[in-house]
Amino acid sequence: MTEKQQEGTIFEGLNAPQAEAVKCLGGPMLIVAGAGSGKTRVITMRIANLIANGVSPYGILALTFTNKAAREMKTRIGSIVGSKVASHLWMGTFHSMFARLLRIEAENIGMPVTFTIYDTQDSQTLIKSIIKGLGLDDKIYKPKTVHGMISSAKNDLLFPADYARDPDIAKRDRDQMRPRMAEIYQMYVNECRKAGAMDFDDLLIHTYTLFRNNPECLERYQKRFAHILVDEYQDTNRVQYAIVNMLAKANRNICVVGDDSQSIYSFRGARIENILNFKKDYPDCQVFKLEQNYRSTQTIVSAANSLIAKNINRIPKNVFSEGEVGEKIKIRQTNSDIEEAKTVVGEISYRVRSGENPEDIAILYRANFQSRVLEEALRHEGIPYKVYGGVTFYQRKEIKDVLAYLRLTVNHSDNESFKRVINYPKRAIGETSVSKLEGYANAHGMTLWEAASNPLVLETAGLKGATAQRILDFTAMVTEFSMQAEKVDAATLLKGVLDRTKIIEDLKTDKDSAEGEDRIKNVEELRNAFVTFVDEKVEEGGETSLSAYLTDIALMTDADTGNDENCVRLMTVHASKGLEFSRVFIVGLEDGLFPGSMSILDPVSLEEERRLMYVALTRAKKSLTLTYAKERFRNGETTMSICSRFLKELPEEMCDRQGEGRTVSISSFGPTTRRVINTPKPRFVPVSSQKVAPSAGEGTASSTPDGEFSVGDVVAHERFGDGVIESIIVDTPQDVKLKINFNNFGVKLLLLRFARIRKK
DNA sequence: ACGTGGAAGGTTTTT
DNA sequence: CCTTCCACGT
Repeated sequence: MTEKQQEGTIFEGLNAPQAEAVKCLGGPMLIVAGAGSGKTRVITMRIANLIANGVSPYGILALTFTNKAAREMKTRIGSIVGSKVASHLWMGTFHSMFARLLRIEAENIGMPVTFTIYDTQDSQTLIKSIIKGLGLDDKIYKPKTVHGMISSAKNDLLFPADYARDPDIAKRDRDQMRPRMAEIYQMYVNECRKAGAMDFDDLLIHTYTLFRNNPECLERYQKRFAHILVDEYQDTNRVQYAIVNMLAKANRNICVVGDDSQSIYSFRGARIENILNFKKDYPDCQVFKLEQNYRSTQTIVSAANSLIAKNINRIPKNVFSEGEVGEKIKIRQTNSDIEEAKTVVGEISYRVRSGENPEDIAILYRANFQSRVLEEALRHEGIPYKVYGGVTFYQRKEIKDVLAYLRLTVNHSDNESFKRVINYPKRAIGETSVSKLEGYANAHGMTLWEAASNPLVLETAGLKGATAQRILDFTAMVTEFSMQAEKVDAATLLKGVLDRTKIIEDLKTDKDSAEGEDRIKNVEELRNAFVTFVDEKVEEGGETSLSAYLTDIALMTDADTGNDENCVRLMTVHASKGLEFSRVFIVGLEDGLFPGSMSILDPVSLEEERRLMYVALTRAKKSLTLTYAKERFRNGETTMSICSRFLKELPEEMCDRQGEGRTVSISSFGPTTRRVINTPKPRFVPVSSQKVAPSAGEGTASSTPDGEFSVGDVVAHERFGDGVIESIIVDTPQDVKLKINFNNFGVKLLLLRFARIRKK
């Protein structure tokens, strides 16, 4: 392709602000990209343009939100500049790009090149054993909570020493009855290092410390990455921010792209401030605003706009669509989650039968557990579907077991993998033996492997005779795997491991159950994946080492696996970020679910929920259907709920509301129609007066309408402990808030109908 | 050492 | 509802 032709391809069909952004070859840039504004196109074309202007692809670091997005963009860039050239780009998620970098620089951070990546489950098991080792109660030090706290500390660049030193944190931990958090954090970090392992957060933390402690190394990468692009900048956290800005410091060719209205990851440390303050960080930056939405109908865009307008903290922008007005947004009430599923699937079935592609349809929900009823309904109707998220393929027990062998093969220090497979399949090395081994190893600063592979150590640890021999046989076997790994490719090695360990045979013992059958199939599928991996890598000359593949696997999400098949897509709203579908169904729009009950209390997280809703709405190109159920089955019990406050924030004239509390058919599609019998009053008032002021009509009272609680009462809350009711605020009789001053948690505003409190 | 059954406990969102 | 934990029997 000649340069002229390239130019033509690159700028063809771009609107003015898009073209401006693509044309810009350097300096700090902020691209504020509204939903559906062709952001991906701008990024890909800008990179193509940089290359066309002589920038080496080696010198471009592009950080995206998913690996799949990166792969697609790379392909598109490749089609312009040539796939060989594009293959040299460093383009992928923060986690995978820095995992790659850390493998190269492993020596400089004192980690083995074959370091293991611990997933959430590995981290939590490790934390659990630390807690047990300290003799602490894991009901108070819940591994999940502790891990969450460590993770947020890391994302906030709080190292164990900082953590231990911080008086506010110490106070918080003491108040939460967890005074030894700092100690656990430190031990966890030590254990990971000893095991040659990194958790997800460490991939960022170690990159940060590498650059901070090693100016020579930082300088090398500053020189190398002449251009840095960060997509979804609104969802970067402190470490990511720090790394990007360190790298960009020398050249200042930093281009960040994002939309503050779509910041939805604060629970994992994302700071919307990063994008809001970019102009302060780089006062000379150029700002590009992409405001024309090419994805959705005018109705969808304006409905989403009026929803997000309820948020206060925003970069002002005017997203608009010049597409057709389109159909109204359908809002449907159903009696139960099952009926909701039938309604949605009924319409999908109708659409598919009239020739629409299942893959153009998505069902979005707030939480993964909601997929079950939908799956059942879809299966019942015989509609092909694919669920994204939840337990992914690589998290399945049987897969993790097999992978643990491989992880241990490349990294003998990986204690979590060691414990996972030392007695799997059963080889008569029981719990007592393992804890003897572990006790000895911990006391002497050894890894489990070091202890297990040395006959003398086994003897001193009190492991003798047949048991000791079985342990030695195990380490000898894995050592053989390691030697094989030097000679053969990953797929062949895997086959050897499966044969030798007899894992498949073991799985066959409970083949009778459908589940057992699935497990065997999954392992077979894993083998296929390895074969494909080897073929692909050999073809494109990529990194074929087993540890590189294990890294890929560890950082793989569901979105990255199989984009194939013509299926209806089911996923959480979080997982839908960056995607688009002709028809979108959003289910479970109930207060307490979406927005979630955790967020209702607090205005800041409520704004994030609203952004999440905004993301959900703006996934749709042509049609949107929003549903809620009056009762829902959850954790073995049925709960009643009212419709989401977000539904009230959508402009009346853009909505088609049927069956909301009236005696009409709920669904206009298919045979699933049922009747609402005698529903008492609409819980939800579909009038335009709803548009504003959620707090209209607010008043205080001395006691709750039902008379159960009064101001001054001492109450006990499940989570917050004891407190005193300071005031009672009555919006409507269904909407009563209690202002409670808790002894240990301060003043909280709780909704009466959700608050789990009792009088003392 | 290991399988079993019953009880208890847990629920957002993800790299 | 589903997973995990513990006590008990073999």
